This record gives sequence, structure tokens and C-alpha cells, in this order.
Amino acid sequence: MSKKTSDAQNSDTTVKQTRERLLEKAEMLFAQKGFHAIGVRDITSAARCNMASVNYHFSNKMNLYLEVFRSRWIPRERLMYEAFETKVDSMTDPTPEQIIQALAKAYLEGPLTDEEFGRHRQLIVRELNNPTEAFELVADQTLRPLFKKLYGLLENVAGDNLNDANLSFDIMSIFGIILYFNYSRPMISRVTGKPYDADFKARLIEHVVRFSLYGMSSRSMCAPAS
Amino acid sequence: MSKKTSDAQNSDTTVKQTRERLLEKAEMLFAQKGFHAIGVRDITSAARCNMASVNYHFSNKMNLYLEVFRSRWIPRERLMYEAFETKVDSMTDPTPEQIIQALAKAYLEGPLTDEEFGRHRQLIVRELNNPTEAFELVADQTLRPLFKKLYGLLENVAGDNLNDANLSFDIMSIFGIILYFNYSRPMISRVTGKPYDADFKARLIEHVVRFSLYGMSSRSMCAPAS
DNA sequence: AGTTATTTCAAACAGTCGTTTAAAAGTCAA
DNA sequence: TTGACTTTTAAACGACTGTTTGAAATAACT
Repeated sequence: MSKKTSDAQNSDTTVKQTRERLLEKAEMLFAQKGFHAIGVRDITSAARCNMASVNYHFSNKMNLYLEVFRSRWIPRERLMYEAFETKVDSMTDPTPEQIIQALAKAYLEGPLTDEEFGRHRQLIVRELNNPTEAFELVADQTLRPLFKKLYGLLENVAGDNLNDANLSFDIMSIFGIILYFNYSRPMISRVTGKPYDADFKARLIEHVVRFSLYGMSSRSMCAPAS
Repeated sequence: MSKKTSDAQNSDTTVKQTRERLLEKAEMLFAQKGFHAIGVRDITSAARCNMASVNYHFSNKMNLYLEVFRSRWIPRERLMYEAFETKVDSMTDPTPEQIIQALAKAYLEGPLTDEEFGRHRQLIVRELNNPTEAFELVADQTLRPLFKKLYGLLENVAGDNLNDANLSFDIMSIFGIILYFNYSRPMISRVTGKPYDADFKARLIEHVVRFSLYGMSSRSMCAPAS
């Protein structure tokens, strides 16, 4: 494999072009149709390179798929996590409302474009229902840290006598709503008959925050300020 | 195709055996691994019949997949819907709590076995993210009717001045939580480290009802009785 | 019984799959 | 320019895909 001149990662554009194009197109296509529905030929012809390049750069198709997660998906998820973390860490004693608001904004609007976001969510939803090796990566490196972070934030503000399994349920429910409103866009559009546009998204975040906040506060005493 | 003697559907066991076995195994395998990951040979060898039977009885693989939805998935979904409907229709002026409780029980416990339930949810989650023709069937025949029913029930008990788009959001959120707690079982088990057993499920329903109820009631005045 | 229609089957079809090969092209230092 | 390397390429590999074929088996009716 790539021995080349040095350990530099971004220096030599020529060398990485093909590899990078492959990753980009592979992500796009895997997100759209899934691992099994996409062939190596689909990817290489989209990346305008030879078919053997996949095996040269990634040794096989599955490893290309995993590399999409390693080098693209997880860094992007971290981007959203950090958008949430820096916001919430800049506050002193954030209220549940502030925490949930920051979470919903980071993961429903987020620092990503709509297109990036779409691919990003499609990939993870596939993994959630069809776990491969990639799921291990995602769970360990993004899902669990986010869950821990939320738990830490909310157990401080929630009733101290109630920091039990119920908080886990609440966090999972908030998780669930946010995830759901992303992964089931086609269903939502179809069932309601309304488009998933910017206006819809803005009202959506408002709703998610309110719904989650009150849902959560039903257990403890931290009635929302608003 | 099957001209046979008459229009009877259940009379002749011999004739339908192969066809029925194919549908049964096809559903199981499609649910487990998805349409593209499963081959016709996988299905026919699981159903212990010849490969050409798929094309004889269903003309092609995709139509077998669609027939799984037509003759198995949708009737089963109707079973759950009716469990919900009969319960809720037997009440006079049901409260939001009663409605949500009936919904959660019907769709989280439901009249199905755990195994049936698992396959059922796996199939629909695949469709939600990889819509095929089957999605049209499901949306028109089960999703939309359930949504309409919920809307009708809740707009009566909610504040009359608020029967707007917010109610749609609320219903979708309740939808979402229930769906989420089914489709992301592997993630939940992994992130929390706890099993998805009977005890977990019981506390889960309790949680979903409470969370949804208070989330909903944040908007209108129908504070829960409990 | 004989006749007809229905269902099953083994075998082969043409096409696609992921992967490998070995040669050609490109790159860069000496 | 030479020589050692990395990268790209066309072509082919065997295995597997969904589907078709035509004959054999089974069932149903006269």
C-alpha cells in the first residue's frame, strides 16, 4: 500500500485523488441504496477510475464501506457533537431546556448542509437495523459518549433522588424523537402531506424541545422556565 | 397461475403449501437481512422447494417481496390497529392518557409474539429508509389511517382552539417514540448495557405513556389525571 | 380407466458480482 | 537516463445472481 514519501496526510494531492474520490462516491451511493444494492462497478464508474482501485486502496468492498465510516462519518458526527458540547459547556448550570435546545439544534439543524445531513442519517439508520462492523465503531466512538454526556448534564439538574434508570429512558426518548424526525422524512411527508422544508424544520425544533422538555419534566420537579 | 377448482382460499392445503412456505420463509429472511442481501436460493432452500417455485407462484423475486407485505405484513398491522381501535372505541370520551396507553400497549406489547413483532418491525424500518413499491401499500393502508384515527381522537379532547399543525407534530412524536423503541433495540441494549427483556418492556410502556402524555399536554390544557 | 390442468423439479441460461492478475503508466530520487 | 517505487489499467477469474426451460410428477375431473 501507499508507502510514498512521508507520513503527510494532506500534502500530496495527486496520490490521494483517486482514494478520496472513491470514498466520496462510495459514501453517496452506500447512503442512497445500501451496501448490498451497490456494486463496486457503480462506485468506480462514479469516481471515474478503474475497478481494481477499490481493492488496491481498500483491499476489498467491505473495508471501503468501513473506511467511509472511519474517515467521513465519525468525524462528521463529532462535528455535531462538538457543536452541542461547546454550546452547552459555555453555560453555567444550563437548564434542561437549554440542554435540549442545544441538542435539538445541533442534531436537527447542525453544522452540516442538508445534503451531507441526509447521507449521514441514511448511513446510520442502515447500520442501526443492519448492524455490521461499522456499528461497533459508531456505538463506541459517538453514541455512547453522547449518551454519557447527556446523562452527566441532566442528572445534575434533575431531581437528585431520581437519577435512576428513568433518566436513561428519558434520554433515549429524546434521542429517539430527534432520530425519528430525521430518518422517517419520507413517511412524514407522505402521511401529513406537507413538505420537509426550512419552515417545517424550524417549527419542528421548537416542537421537539417543548415535547421532550415536558415529557422529561413529568418525572422530576424541574418545571421549564418558559 | 392457480386456476384450480374454485375460488376457495383455504380449502386446498396441498396446493398452497409451497406458496405459503415460500411467503413465510421469505418474510423471515427479508426481515433479517433485507431484499438485496437475500437470494432466491436462500428462500427456496429454507422453504425446502425448488428454486423455480418463486417464479411460478410469484413471477419474480420483487413480487414475492411485495406479496409478503400484501398478505402478511398489512393484515398483521391491521391486527394491532384493531386491538387499539376496539379498546379505544369501547370508551366514552377517552382521556389522552387512555388513548396513548392503548396505543403504546397495542404497538409495544401488541397481540403478536416477540418473534413476529421483531420481523414485522424490521420489515417496515427497511421500507421507511429504502422505500420500494411496498411503502405505498403500507402508507395508504395502515400508516395514514392510524394517523387519521389518532388525530380524530385527540382533537376532540385537546383544546379546541389548538387543533392545528401542532397536534400533527405531537402525534408524529408519539409515533416516533414507539417506533424508535422498537427499531433501535440493538442500539439501546448496547448504549445502556441492559437487556430488552419483559421487565424492561413493561417499564418502557409506562415510560412512553408518561413521556408522551406530558409532552403532549405541554401545549393544551388537558393535564393528565394520574 | 383416460385426459387435462396444475404443480414441482433439475438443469441450464445470460448476466452480474467481488476479486485477481500482470502489464502499462506515472512518479521521483540519484 | 537509469532504476526503484507507486498507482492505474484492461482483461479475465470463478462464483453467484434472478430467471427460463421443458420434462416429470401430481392432482382433478370425465
